[in-house]
Amino acid sequence: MPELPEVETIVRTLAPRVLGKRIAAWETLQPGVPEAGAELLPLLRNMRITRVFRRAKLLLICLSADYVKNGVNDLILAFHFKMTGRFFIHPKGTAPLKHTRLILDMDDGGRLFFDDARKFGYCRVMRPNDLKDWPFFASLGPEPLELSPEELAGHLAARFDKRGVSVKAALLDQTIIAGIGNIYADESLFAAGLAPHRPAGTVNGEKLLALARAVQETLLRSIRECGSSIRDYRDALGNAGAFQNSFQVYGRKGERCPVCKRPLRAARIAGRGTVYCPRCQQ
DNA sequence: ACGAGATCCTGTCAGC
DNA sequence: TGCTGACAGGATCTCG
Repeated sequence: MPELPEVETIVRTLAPRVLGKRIAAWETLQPGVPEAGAELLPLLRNMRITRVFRRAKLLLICLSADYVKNGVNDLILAFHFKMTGRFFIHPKGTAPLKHTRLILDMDDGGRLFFDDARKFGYCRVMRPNDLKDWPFFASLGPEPLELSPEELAGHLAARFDKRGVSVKAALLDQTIIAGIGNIYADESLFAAGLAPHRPAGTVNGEKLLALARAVQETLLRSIRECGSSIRDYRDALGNAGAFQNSFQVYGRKGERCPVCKRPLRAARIAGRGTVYCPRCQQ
């Protein structure tokens, strides 16, 4: 399930392979793809990929035309991978896979596949102004790695204040902080020694700073290890990540806490499977 | 206004 | 062996 570190890894493996390339052709293989901007797809032909970047869990690809066509000079492709979305670079001539939803052919013959078995993911074709007007994009909270620990703690303090919702639900709320999903919420809460069901509004002071540091360190460590591969995730070149080998609690229900050796407990919090240590996390 | 729960989807796995 | 049901979860929607 690509979260911030996984999407970041896809960007890092994708960018050097596609920057400067032109789109030679495009092909959609399922209805509803893209979910927005289908009428802009024909304009992609001959556009050059000028930038590949990440915002929250979104992969964004910027393209520019050599001249204005139909009043459009620049387009942005936005991909959200949700649970099982993938983004691959395949060699020339590769046939669509079972779950391929969109193919972009580049002028060097490389084929970009957007695959998604569970169909939760989506892509959108947008003009630059469409991106700004997209409510989901506009509502996203700050990037956790673009703030200092103190700034992040201060931001969380303001957003957690008087909130009765669990601290885990607050971490998953993309309008509070962008890019965290179930894996990194559980791992960060364990690292910070915070119980996931604790009301967000009761977390403050040193605990909040510890949480900010835990979020940043967990995300950075995962990025260094090219993300977590549970079952579906791969980077743009098909490689698995390694951070799943460093999980302290996620997916380890019933196993022993790495710190106090007592059994880890599972619960359903914020509608998500949650694993934590009832002794180490208060 | 806020929070909880249902919903979308399909591959995988446990249990019988 | 083959079937059934539970489960995975990001974001959105509905309901209380």
